[in-house]
Amino acid sequence: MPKQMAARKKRRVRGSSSGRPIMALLDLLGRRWTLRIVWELREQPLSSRALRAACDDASPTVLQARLTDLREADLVELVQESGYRLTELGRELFDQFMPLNRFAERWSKRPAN
Amino acid sequence: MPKQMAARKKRRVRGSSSGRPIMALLDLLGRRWTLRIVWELREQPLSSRALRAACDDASPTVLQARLTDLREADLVELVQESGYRLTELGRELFDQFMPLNRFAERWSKRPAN
DNA sequence: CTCCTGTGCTACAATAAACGTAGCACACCG
DNA sequence: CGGTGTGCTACGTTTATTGTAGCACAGGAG
Repeated sequence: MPKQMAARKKRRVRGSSSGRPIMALLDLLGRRWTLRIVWELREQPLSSRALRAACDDASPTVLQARLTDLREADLVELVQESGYRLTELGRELFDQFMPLNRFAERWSKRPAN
Repeated sequence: MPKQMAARKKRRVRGSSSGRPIMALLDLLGRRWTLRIVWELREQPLSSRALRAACDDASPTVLQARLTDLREADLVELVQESGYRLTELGRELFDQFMPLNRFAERWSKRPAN
């Protein structure tokens, strides 16, 4: 058993013990690349390398770590002959973020700063 | 000028040069504690120390950094005699996340894993 | 069979970010 | 004056992320 796996296994989602699921979710989504991955998988499944390319060639180390997190959270799944894709639950989550796109447009056009 | 400030000044939001505002926004929200801060400010303004308490006593170093980020993004503002609070833009952002609470409840009740 | 390509995934050293503790300067109020 | 609260920073340690390289495996072509 690789030691990296053992280390990850012991890691819990922060706030998961607080009884406030929103905290656990915010912590998961607050890890780097997590939101981005969900975003990039919105249209079609992507292979691990295609996903990496979509994410500005982020380090495969983090991507694999995040994919593991997301798979354990049942938001992403790995399908043979197809690659990584959002689960039904993951798609529901993404649907919450859809409006974020339009918000981002307005936000980027805010006057000066 | 403190060197920490100089370092922060040079920092850009990742993806902000890609012409895709959503990337910049996802990057900003993907930094640790950012989503949590927005969440904790949803009801009323909080002083810097009250906010820290609300965020499980996170290190003031990161919180200040995030507050600076959020203030530069016009999502949070510091008001005299009142503390940190969401701007109008920040509130719009939060409104996108409201449904996330209900989603988090369902998500936490998913069968095994 | 061998060679080539693509997959998911990992090792490992280097860098950057986050943490924890302590403390500053300032303001207010007794 | 002393006490308390504010926003905010220094700094040494720990943790997370990065970048480069590479593994084992599974097809397909020659």
